[in-house]
Amino acid sequence: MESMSSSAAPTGRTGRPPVTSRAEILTAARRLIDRDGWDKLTIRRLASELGVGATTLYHHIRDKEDLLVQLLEYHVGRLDRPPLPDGPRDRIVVAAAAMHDALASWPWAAEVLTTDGFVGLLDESALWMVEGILAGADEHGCTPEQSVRLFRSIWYYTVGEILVRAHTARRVEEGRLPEFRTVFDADRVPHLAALGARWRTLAVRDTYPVGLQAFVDGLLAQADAERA
Amino acid sequence: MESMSSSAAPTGRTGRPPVTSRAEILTAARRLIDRDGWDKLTIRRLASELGVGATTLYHHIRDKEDLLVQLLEYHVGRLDRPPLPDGPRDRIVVAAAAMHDALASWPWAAEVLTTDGFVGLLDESALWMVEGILAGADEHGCTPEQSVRLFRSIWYYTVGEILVRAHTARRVEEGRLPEFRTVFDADRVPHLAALGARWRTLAVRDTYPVGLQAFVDGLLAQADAERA
DNA sequence: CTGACTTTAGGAACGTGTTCCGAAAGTAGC
DNA sequence: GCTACTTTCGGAACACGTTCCTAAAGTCAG
Repeated sequence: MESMSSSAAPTGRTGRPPVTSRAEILTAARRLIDRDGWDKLTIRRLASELGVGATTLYHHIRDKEDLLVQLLEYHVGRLDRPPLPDGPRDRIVVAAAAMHDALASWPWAAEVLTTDGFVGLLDESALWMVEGILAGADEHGCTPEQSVRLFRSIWYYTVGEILVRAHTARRVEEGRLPEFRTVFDADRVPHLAALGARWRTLAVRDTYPVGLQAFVDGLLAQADAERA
Repeated sequence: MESMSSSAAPTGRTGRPPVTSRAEILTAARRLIDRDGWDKLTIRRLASELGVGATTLYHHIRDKEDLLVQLLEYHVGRLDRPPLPDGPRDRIVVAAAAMHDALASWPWAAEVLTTDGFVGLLDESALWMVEGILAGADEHGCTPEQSVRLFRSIWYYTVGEILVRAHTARRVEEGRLPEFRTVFDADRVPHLAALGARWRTLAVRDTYPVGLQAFVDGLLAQADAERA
């Protein structure tokens, strides 16, 4: 609100001077999140944090999603970078797992994530995860097409796990997990019926990392076969 | 909540008679969707379709998500069932692809989908997709743990592709696809920089089915190795 | 100084899902 | 018939993201 050093400037700017800016909005959003928590970030709250009308924000940001996209970069940029192992396969797996964890710790994955978005948005200091996957694919001998397909496949797998888990966790937290059937008709769906109630207790925990390794191996083998 | 038959009287019911029921709400929702389209389903619209106050619905459904979960069964149950090929790998791939397509044609995947939800919710006539995957895994020799892990992995991959694609499509339709960077620092992210603008044009179309085959092969190979 | 022009501000309003709470409408016992 | 109890109804209200539209506040030309 203060320190508007524009009175003496001979700028060609015309019109009413802005009372805030996109940069100020982002800073205030980060401050609000760090202080009150992720779920307290609403447009009206953010506006009053800035001492500004809610509508005013919409002259500097397109909508809330636009804001969230910027906050993703802020969040991912602050994460630590683990060392990437040697060997194409392990490098891909570790980089992908880091990407997974980065997204898992971000509440608004569902609102924002697009493959191109993630890759095209982040600052280079945070893109080592994508780079690690591409480097591993290249080291293995993948073509550019195969590398991109590999990344996209990992991306889908990762986003799916993030969203399903986040959604399930939210329902559990709210005590809203419905009691779904665990008894099935053995004639029509025998394998499902054989699993029955065991379904819910089996292999929930390690599905992502174990599946990721199998996925990467399968994709690399497929790439080899394609080039043969 | 139902049939509080404390006495042997013909009607033990007391209190004001309900003006609608959960079943009527679901029927009206389907009618509304079939007539006016998916995006026209709102709580207030649905209530006025029934000639009822909006609040009244909340005495029969928990919230909108509860309603959507029921509608998923309706939608999936109406789909055609393709023949499943022989051989564990192909059967898994075809069944998974059918599951994928079923979800891709359903607008509210992001709001509702949980692994257990999908499996535990559907009627047996619609569970042939899950059964096909489990049958293929079993035929291949997977343990129950491995079968469930395989299904979950495929599920994550599928849900991720559905949501990312739906989200991207929505942004394109609204003309809101931001112009993300396609030029990267060749020193810090050389492989990404080498791809550059080609990123967006490469291998978008066939990522899911091709990746799915590689994924299934990798998971089955991993299961073999585990049991060796 | 005055009037035209340009740019931003933000109150009011809309539609959304959802909750609070008093009113309404039935049954059961006296 | 009256009272108590039980169950459902639904208007009013809330917080949310978002849009419309008018007022405000600056620059610039005369």
